[in-house]
Amino acid sequence: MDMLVQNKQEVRFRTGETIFKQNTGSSHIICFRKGIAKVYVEGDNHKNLIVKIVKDSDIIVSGEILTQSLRPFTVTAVTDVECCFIDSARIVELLFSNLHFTLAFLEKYHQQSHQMFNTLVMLTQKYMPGKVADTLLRLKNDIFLQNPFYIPFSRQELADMSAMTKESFVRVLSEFKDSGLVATHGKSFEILDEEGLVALSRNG
Amino acid sequence: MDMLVQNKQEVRFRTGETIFKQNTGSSHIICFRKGIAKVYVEGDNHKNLIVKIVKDSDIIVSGEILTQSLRPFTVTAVTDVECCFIDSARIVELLFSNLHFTLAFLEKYHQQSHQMFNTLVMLTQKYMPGKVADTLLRLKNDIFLQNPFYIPFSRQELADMSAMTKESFVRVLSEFKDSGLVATHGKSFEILDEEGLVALSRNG
DNA sequence: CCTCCAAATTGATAAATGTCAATTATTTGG
DNA sequence: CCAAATAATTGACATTTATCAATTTGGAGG
Repeated sequence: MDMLVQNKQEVRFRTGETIFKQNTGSSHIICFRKGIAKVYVEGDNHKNLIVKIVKDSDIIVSGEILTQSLRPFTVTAVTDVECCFIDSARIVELLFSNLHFTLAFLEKYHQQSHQMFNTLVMLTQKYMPGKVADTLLRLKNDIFLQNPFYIPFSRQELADMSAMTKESFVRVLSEFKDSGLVATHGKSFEILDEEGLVALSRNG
Repeated sequence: MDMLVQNKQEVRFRTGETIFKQNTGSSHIICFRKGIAKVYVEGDNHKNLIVKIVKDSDIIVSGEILTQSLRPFTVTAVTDVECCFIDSARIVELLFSNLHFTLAFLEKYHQQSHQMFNTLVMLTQKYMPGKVADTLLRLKNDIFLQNPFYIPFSRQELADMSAMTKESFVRVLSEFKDSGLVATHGKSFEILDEEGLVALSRNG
């Protein structure tokens, strides 16, 4: 651990800055201290798919440390972000020397891919109301952890998390407001009927 | 390695048999010797999503070895299958004792999730012709490795790989045949214009 | 070789989603 | 505080995809 801390580089990014870019080689692991970032895939047709939201104490790990392959996603700061870059050579050293670290690393990596797996399966199997419900629940329960909550995301970004167009997202959101499931003003959201959203999410 | 081989259990499955079931605890890694199996997620609404095709020399690794969580997918034999079950306790022992093994394991795991990641992103970003083109190319280039090739899958299963209904899959396939992109009779497929399919896959 | 059953295909139609344009907030910079 | 730019919302419509029903094909078992 000491070794890690000694070799970290602290970096700050402002809202909108790219932390790193799809198809770039990566020699570092990124450890988030503060702020929110989005991990997304840039499609050919100007469609982005946000696969993960990162916040403090999250880590961007990918096996690329070992295999030298390119990262298949871009990471961009959604708010101002503070994070550490840790040289992957250090990680490899630790993998070689510290078994507890190796296991923790594997576990973290597994958690990440498991979560991404669930997200993406969800996105291929549900209709729009299910996807919107899911996105809203995830924001409340996994990211912001409070009920009236403020999101730094645009509607376009919410749509990119749900694999649909912003217009469709807004339309479904309006229906949810009419049905009394959620309330919003601007970027403040409040979940009014979590049961109802969960039910929608299950049915598709 | 000796340790692994000593502790393996050889198992055979017949076409259609379940190798293991979604939401089951798993204490073993499975190593495929012969035959083809499908890894899929069973949705609520009777919709299955095939996330991966497994063949000889593939391994079903998941981080569950360490974390005791449940596997989020089912694996079923598509042809007769021979495989080995390896106790995960052995894997953990090896992780502790053999660094080369640890790295190889991480790399394998990374390869797997990377591939699944690409598949699922593809499925959320393309229209039907792109998805069908992609599925056909993947079958030829990643699974069967020859050009006129025979697939043990039903049309329903091909559709489940492409996240669409069997009717839609068949319809798109018919168009491809009319355009001279592919030829099929029954379960034999031949890619006639790979360029054309690649182009379709890119455009969506 | 025939029969029966399941799979595959096709067609007609409905539902879901995306696109484009117009309008209404909302934010930003001076 | 205002103007201009940007984001959000709504509507009309086109496209894509799913659903349901009908028909055809192909294969297994007698």
